Amino acid sequence: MRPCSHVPRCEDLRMLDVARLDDAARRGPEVVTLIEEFRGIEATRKELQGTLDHLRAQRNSANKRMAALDKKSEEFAAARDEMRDVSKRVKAGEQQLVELEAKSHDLRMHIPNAPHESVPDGEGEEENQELSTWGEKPSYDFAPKTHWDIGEALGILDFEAGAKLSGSRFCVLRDHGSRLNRALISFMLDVHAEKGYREVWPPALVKRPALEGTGQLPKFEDDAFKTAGETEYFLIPTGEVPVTNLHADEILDRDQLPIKYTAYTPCFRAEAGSYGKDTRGLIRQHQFDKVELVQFIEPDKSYQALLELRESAEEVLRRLELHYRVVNLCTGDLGFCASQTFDIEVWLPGQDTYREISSCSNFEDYQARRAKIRYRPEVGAKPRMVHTVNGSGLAVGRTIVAILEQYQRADGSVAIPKALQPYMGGLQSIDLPVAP
RNA sequence: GGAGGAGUGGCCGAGCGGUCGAAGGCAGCGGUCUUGAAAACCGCCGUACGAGAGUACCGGGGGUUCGAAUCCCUCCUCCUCUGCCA
Repeated sequence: MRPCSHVPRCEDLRMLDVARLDDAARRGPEVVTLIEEFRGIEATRKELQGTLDHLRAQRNSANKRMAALDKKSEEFAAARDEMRDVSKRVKAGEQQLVELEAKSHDLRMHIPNAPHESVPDGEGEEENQELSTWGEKPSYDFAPKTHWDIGEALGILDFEAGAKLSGSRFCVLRDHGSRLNRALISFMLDVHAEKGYREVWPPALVKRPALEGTGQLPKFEDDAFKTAGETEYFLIPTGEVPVTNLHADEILDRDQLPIKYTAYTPCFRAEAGSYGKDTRGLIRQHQFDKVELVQFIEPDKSYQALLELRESAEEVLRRLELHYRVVNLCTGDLGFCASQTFDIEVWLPGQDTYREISSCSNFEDYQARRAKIRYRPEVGAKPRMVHTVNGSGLAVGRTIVAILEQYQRADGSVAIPKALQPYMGGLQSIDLPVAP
């Protein structure tokens, strides 16, 4: 059966508003098949539920009558024998219902969110829509190098040490590199605090229901790291998981909204199925640091909130004076849970390309339904699902990559962005070590 | 890790195996009264599915029974004491 642990959130979950199922179908034929199958199961489930309710009603009223009877009377004995049979049928029906519910639940958990109407149709990233750019591509009077060449020469990125300790896709940051990582975390958190985000520091190990709540499970179990001990823990792939689930199973007051959090967390990704992709450098690591932004917001304000949240993420890049662009992901590139996603892509001259450094999404009520996060629109009113919006602000490792590549100089040194210097003890540039 | 104790509605807190969706209190909402407020009094006051009748839910799961908040098993969580330890 489904592992519900102690969290009472299984039976009555509604993964996706049934009214929006057809919108989800925009994602393609596999989804359409899922939806059809789901609707079939639901129909039989509802029918069974009806007959079962009748049986139970019959049992309940009989029991009420029996309570008043003399327990030794023949009438009582007759009723008991009759009810024995009804009870048996109830039990059988319940068992069947549990199976149907499990099936329905499982199907539903695999149906992705419905894309927002402004999301362009498309197969893959080629069809994403560029919305804006900020700054300009810096020009160099030399061939710009990749960050791994720069970082290794400066002695701040040690991939060999990372591999020795943990294998591929790990890196040791040294000296100014380590400090740069730490400085960026502080800097980013401070920027977001200015924008009204409350800082939290959540666990990096969570239980299964948390990942189901934000939608990483059950479909993407291969992407997650799991601990080997007796209790099942998952290493979080993003701060979104613990921070969003902070309010799982809660009914919030309207006055509390919007709730805005920023969190620094390490992130862990198995990167299954990405063999041979980004094998060099810091771009795709099994472990990396990220500062996350999360908002819980009333439904009619969530798209406004998405823009505002994206603005906060962009603010970090602007203060660091890093050239970037923003793209609107098409249906084919859109994540499983998202209704709309804006990727912020930073310019990497060493690789002559833009790379995602932040992904800002509106999940509408998709995560809220899974994690049961609701609010009361008015005192006394029925609870409604909130909307959740989140984004990276930013991925720290990739920010290091961007700084190394955009701020590199001909002599191999790298300037420190002005806004960051106070966080680096006034350091203005990272220079090549002098040969002894 | 060891030993005890506890988990009931937003909160506190009752609850002989049957008439308990669950007493009572607090908070909240509506009303009467009041120039206004307080007090007092009256009413309402969980969630989900269902057109409705109704059904389900007293930490989770399982069992006993015609019938379980109440009995049994198991898991989880929290508290107290104790051991080890960053």
